[in-house]
Amino acid sequence: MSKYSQDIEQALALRGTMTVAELSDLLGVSDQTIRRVVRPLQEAGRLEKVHGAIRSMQNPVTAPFQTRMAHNRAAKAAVAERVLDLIADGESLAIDTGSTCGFVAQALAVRRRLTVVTNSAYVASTLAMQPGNRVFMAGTQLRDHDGAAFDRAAFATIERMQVDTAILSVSQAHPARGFLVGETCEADIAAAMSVIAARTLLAADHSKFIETPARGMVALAQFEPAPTLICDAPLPAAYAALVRGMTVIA
Amino acid sequence: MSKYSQDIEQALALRGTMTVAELSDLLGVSDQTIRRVVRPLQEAGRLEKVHGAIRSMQNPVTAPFQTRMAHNRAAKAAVAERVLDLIADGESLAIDTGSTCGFVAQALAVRRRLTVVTNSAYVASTLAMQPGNRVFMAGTQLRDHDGAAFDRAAFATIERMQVDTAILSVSQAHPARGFLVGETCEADIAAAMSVIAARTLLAADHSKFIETPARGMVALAQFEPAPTLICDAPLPAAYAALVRGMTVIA
DNA sequence: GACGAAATCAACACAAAACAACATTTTTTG
DNA sequence: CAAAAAATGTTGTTTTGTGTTGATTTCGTC
Repeated sequence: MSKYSQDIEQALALRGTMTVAELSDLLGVSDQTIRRVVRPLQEAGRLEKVHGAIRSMQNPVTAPFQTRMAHNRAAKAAVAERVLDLIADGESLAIDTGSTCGFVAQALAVRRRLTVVTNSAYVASTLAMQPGNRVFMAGTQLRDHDGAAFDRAAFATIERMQVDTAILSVSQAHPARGFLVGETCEADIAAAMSVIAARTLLAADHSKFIETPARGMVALAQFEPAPTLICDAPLPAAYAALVRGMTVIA
Repeated sequence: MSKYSQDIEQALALRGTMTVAELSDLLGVSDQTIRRVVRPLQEAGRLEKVHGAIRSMQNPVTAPFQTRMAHNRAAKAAVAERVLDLIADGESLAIDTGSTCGFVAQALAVRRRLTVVTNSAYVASTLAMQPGNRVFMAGTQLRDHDGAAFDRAAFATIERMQVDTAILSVSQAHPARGFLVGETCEADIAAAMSVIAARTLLAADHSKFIETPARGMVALAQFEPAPTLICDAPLPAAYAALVRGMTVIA
């Protein structure tokens, strides 16, 4: 059991088969190390090795949400810890869906007596387990890849409430277009949550600040008052204008 | 149990793996101290240690429920496997709360195109992750220890649907009083799910069939038609009368 | 069946991590 | 307030893991 074995299994479960060279490149170690790590895994029957390729024996489909949770984990965990610092025991929160918010929910397990409204079944399930929390699941029909609801009942539940803080995630940031998410309904939920909250936190790790042109994404509406942006690294200079007026924690 | 152990577990649950150096840096103590704190945690099976890394044993995606599902794990998993055999791809299901149903939900991850209605946020979250499933979360306000909903919206959602199979869990079985659960609201949800289902499965591992007098528990209503009882071991003779007319799989 | 390219394996040198023993500090307790 | 106990840091040693080099095997092609 090496420290790389989990990464290797993860990567293989995703792509089915990979070469030793691809893996050594991915993990930044030599091919020899990959072979040494792979041998015991092969002997344990967890993966299959042929000349030129390593094949996963596991069921090849890992759910997309879990995949996203595993991707860029360190950065998201860092953001989640910074968010945690801003939340006190007893606060009321609105939390949207998105993998970063999944980490935030985990980190919030150390807080007590939280009141939470969320449209993500994962966030709801995570926080409801904590005795003393009050959790409201907004929505009925769940989207299949991440267990989030965007139906009318979701909006109705959110709009009935009033919270201290909304914690929202973004899929990408664009210097000119602002903060973007993949679907219109996600932007609508974000807006609804922001409206009922006294303050809004935007959680975005540094990987969201790449400057590739965003295609087919939806911009979040302007927030009022200006939100607090939480990142795990300093922002590129190109975003200075975008975050003018916002509090930035990085 | 050192004062650092909680911090260490917390940090690891979030990140998955960390090195000793990272932890000593995070907590501001020497690497040797980290090792000393980690050793008992490792022996208790809470962490895994390999050369160069410490790994959290609790799969962070499913950690919270797993701790409460740890009790009688093997038996519940065995029941879940038997339930799985009775469910085909494409079926529609109503699943109630309860730790046995948590295992059933995990087992059902291998099925495809399921339509599921449940009042457990954990079950909803687990099954919604599977692409191709349609999942409905019944209810809004979640109970704090298990993330299950019993409000009016929960009943309304369930009653609007029609499913092939209801999968219900029981807390205890009593030769005379029948199948029991802890709260009236749990019995009500069970009844509502049974009504909308063409057949009803009762999942109960052998530990539910102890003959201690049940105090302050609520009996489930009679099911029509007779349910199928799924257990992981043959039933004690005292229950022969109770299960007369039922299909029993053990 | 021989050839070349790519992949694998084996052995060595080196670096990083883990460990053990001792010194030091902090906390507890009478 | 002092002695004892516990916890932490430091140092040096041992163990483990890693990269490099070069030999060997496998695979596709002619």
